[in-house]
Amino acid sequence: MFQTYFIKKDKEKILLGLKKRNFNKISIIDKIFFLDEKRKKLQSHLNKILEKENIISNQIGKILNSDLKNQFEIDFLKEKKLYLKKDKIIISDQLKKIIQKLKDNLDQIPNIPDEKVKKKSNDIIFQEKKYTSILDLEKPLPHWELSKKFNLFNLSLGTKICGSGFSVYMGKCAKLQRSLIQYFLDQNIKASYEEYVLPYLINENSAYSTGHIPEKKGQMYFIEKDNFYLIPTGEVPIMNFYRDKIFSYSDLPIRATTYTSCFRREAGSYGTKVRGLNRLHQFDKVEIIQIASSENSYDSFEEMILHVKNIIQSLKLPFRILRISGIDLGFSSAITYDFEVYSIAQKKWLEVSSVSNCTDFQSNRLKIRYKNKGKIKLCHTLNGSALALPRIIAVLLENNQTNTHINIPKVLIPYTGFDKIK
RNA sequence: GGAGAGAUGGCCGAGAGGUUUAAGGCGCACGUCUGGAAAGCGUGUACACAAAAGUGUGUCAAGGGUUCGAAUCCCUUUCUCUCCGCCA
Repeated sequence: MFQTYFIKKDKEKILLGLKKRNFNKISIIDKIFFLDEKRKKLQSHLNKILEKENIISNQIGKILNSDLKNQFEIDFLKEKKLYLKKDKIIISDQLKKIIQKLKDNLDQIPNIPDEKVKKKSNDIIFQEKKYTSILDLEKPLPHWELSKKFNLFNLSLGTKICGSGFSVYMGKCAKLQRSLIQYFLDQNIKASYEEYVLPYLINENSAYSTGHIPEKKGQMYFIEKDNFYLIPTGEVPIMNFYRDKIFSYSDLPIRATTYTSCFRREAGSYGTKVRGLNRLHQFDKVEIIQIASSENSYDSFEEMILHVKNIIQSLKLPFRILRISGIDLGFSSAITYDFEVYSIAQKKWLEVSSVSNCTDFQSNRLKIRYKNKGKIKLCHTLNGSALALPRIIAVLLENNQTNTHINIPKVLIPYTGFDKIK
């Protein structure tokens, strides 16, 4: 959510940015200006009424404390206040309504895409061509076939326990997942991200603050009895951990990482997209975030991109990095780079990480700020996956298969304790 | 889940209807003193909204209420602590 003064200051820039997103409800901008003017007038009016009320109350106090308790004067003042009270109720009621309307309208405006972001094309900005032809098999098997062969995971068991889109990992595959989590966390910690273990359930306020309500409400599981949502990503609890904080400039950037399960309803998904481990209602992910000053957030962004790149490279997977177009850009993000690994068996690119700079859009709701030379400014927030588990597992299995076994990447062997799955 | 006690600034803590100002301390920042430092001493020290500014308004967990006037009284909710129950 933007602050109105920002929209006023940079109206042209904002209109241009919204165009990139195919955002058509431009009239909202003028509506916001209108409502804001009205809000200011009502606010001033109300303040004046309150001031008068305070003055009268204090006058009464003074009279009662003096030796001459003039009842006539007190009654006169009380009556004067009665009129003010009536006005106050009317004005504050109007003000409340205007503020709510203003907020409803502001909530609808997404973040403005960065200059580099194009309207329609997802530009490939990096491609790792190594490791794309390491298999000499004629017909490499997709991971769901490999699973049958090597007893790796079981989706129908997940369905039995819960429903479709939930999987059960077994034996060495379970350990492979745990090893990857440990490996990712270790890499993140080494890059000075502080690790946290956080709640998987969040309240309404948290979901709103990161922009998942109202924008993505339908994607989240909701527990009615206690008014909790299941986290769709670790970004939500970890960002809310910092909600309402004011950092000093020298504390920034903040780097944090967390491993969580993620829960997504994925309503409307179908077909090969959801085959095997490609898309699940519950999956595991290691998340990284940074909180930066407005001047340095793009350095943080570059740093995160490089970090994720290094991890994927260490697993020796073919991958590419895409700069996401305005139309595909998430609501809170100004710029997003997606990392996709290539599945040789599925002949498909699968997204395993998405690194975004949300600039000050998210921090305005989160009220994460910093103080520099006495001035308080909104921080910039950044988030990314390092990395999402199921698709990494799928591609690791597929790209490292032979006729008789699956090889484990070298960097993981200290974690798994075995070098192949037979 | 039951019973009781609480929630006050960055932190500790007083304030228990009324002198338009939330005391005092700690911490922090600046100044002063010093060869340099510590200790002193002095000054400052929340956030939001409105205004060109002096300033005004709101915020004592949150939301309502009583009152001319609420941090203070009443109601509801949330959270914390203690005891009991249940429990990995």
